[in-house]
Amino acid sequence: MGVFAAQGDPRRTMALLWRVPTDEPVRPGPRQSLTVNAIVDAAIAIADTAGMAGLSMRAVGERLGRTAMALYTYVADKSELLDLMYDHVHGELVADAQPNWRDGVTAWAEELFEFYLRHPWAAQVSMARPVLGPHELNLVERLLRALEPAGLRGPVVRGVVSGLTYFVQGAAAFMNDARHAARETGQSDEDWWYARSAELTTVAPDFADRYPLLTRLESDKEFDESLPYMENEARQSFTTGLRTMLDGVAAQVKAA
Amino acid sequence: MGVFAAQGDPRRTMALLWRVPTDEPVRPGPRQSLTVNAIVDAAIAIADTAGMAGLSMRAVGERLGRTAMALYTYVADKSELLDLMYDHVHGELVADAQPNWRDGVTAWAEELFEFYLRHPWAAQVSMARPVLGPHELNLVERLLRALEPAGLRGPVVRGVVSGLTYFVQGAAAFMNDARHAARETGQSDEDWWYARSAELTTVAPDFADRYPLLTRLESDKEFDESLPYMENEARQSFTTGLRTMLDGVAAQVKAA
DNA sequence: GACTATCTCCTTATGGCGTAAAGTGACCGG
DNA sequence: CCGGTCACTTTACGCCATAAGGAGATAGTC
Repeated sequence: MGVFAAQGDPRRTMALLWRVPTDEPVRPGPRQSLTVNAIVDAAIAIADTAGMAGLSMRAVGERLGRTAMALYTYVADKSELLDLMYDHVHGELVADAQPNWRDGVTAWAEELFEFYLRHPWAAQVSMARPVLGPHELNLVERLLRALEPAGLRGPVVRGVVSGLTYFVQGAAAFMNDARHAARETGQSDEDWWYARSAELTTVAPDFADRYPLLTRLESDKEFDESLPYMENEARQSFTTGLRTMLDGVAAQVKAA
Repeated sequence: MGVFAAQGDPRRTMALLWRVPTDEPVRPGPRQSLTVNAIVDAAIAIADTAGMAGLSMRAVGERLGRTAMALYTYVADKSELLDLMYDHVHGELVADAQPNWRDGVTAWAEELFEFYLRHPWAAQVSMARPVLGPHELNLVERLLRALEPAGLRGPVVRGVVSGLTYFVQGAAAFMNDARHAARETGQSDEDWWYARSAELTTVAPDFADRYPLLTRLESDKEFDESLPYMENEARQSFTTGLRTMLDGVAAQVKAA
C-alpha cells in the first residue's frame, strides 16, 4: 500500500498547498524562526537521500537545528508535511504537449520516470487520495494535453492515463528498489543473483523442466555490461513496455 | 518503495520455500510446539485483514498464543517470514494458457487483480529482489505460456511481462489504498472528495481555466452508483487500460 | 536415576518511530 | 512593567524488530 497523504484537515492543507495568504493578526509571543518552506526543503533533502524510511520528524528537526516537536507549529502532522513535499517536487515537471501525441506522451513518461528516480519516495505516495495540489494536478493536465491530438473518448482516456501512470511508477519503483537493496545490503544485483541462482539449482534440480519458458527467456538476454543487472533490465523493460502501450493507444485512435 | 523480502541467508530461506526435507538428527531439548506452516498461516491471516502495517511479530505470536520472540526459532526474521507468506499465497493462482493468447493473458491479469484484492499486502512486496519460490515463478511461467501463441521476441516479451505486472499491481494497489483509506479514516470516497473539492473551488477559483482538460474529463463520468467512487474508477480503468495494453501487444504481433 | 548438553520459549532491554502533554522563556499590546 | 500568548523544549506513551540472557524441558550417557 502506498504511504498516505491527504489525511488531515483539508482546509489547512489546501491553504498551504495553494499558498493562500492567511494574514493572521499580529500576536504576542516569540517570532517564528523557521518557515514551512524551509521544513519542506529539509524533508525533501532527507527523503531523497535516505528514502521514505529515513524520513522522520526527528531527522527533519535535527537538520534544522530543532527538535521534532518544533515542527508541529508549522505543520499539522507528518502526512501534511508529505503532502507539501509531494506537491513541491512535482513543480520540477514541465514536459508539455507536442503536435504528435506520441512524442508528447513519450516525453511525459520519460520525464516522469527520471523524476521518480530522483525522488524515489514520491513513487510511494498513494494515488487513492490525491494531494490535489497545483503541481500534481498540472502533471495530469499535461498528460491530457499531450493525449488531446489523439482524440480519444473519456473512458478510454481515463484507462490510458492510469495505465501509463501505473506503468511509469512501477518501472521506476522497480529500479529504485533494486538500487536501494544493493546499497542497503552491500550486495550488488549480480552477487545477489549469483547466490540465489546457485541455491535454486541445488534446491530445484528440475528447474528447466518445470519452468521451460522462464529458462529460455533468461538465457537470451543481451547485457549492457556497464550497468547493474537490474538497471539494465528495468531500462529495457521501460522502453519496450512504453512502446507497446503507445501502440495500444494508437490502435484505439484508429478505432475511434 | 516496496517492502523487501529475499534479504536473508538464501540457503535457509530457499530450503523452506522449496520444502527441502532437512532431516535434522534427533536433538535433546523440548519438542517444538509450533510449525513454520502455522506461523505462515497466522501471519497471512493477519496481513489479509490488518494490512502490511498491522503485520508485526508480536501480532503473529499473540495469535498463536506465544510471544514475538518465540517465532525466531522457526523463522530467521520478519523478511524471511514475508518470503514464505508471499510464495504461499501465490499458490492460489492457477489460470493457464488458452488457444487464443489474448484470452489467456486477460484471464491471467484478471485473476492476479482479484488476488491482490484478497491479499493487499502481496502487492507491496518489491519485485526487485524476487523471492524465487515455486509459486511466484509459476505465476510468471504461466504468463509466458499464455503469451507463447503470440510469438513475440524475447525483449518484447520482457517489456510486456513487466508492463502487465506493473499495470495489474498498480491498479490493484489503487483500489486497495482507496478501501484502506475509507476504512481507516471512516470517510467514504464521496465524503473525502466532497470536502476536498469544496475546498479546491474556494482556494483555486480559476480551477476550470487552469485545468480545462481535467475539468472536462471529470464532468463526463458515468457512475455505477452501487459502488464507491474510487472502486468504480479503478474497475473501469483496469478494464479499459488492460484492453489498450493488449491492443499494443496485438500490434507487436502483427509487426513480427 | 542422575547428570549434562541442548533446545524452546520467556523476560527484559535497546534504540527507533509519531505525537500528546506539560514546562520554559521570549515577545507584544496595554 | 505586566499579563497573555506564542515558539520551542523536555518528557512520556505505546508501538516496532530483535539482541541478550535466563528458565525449564528433553534427550543421550553413565
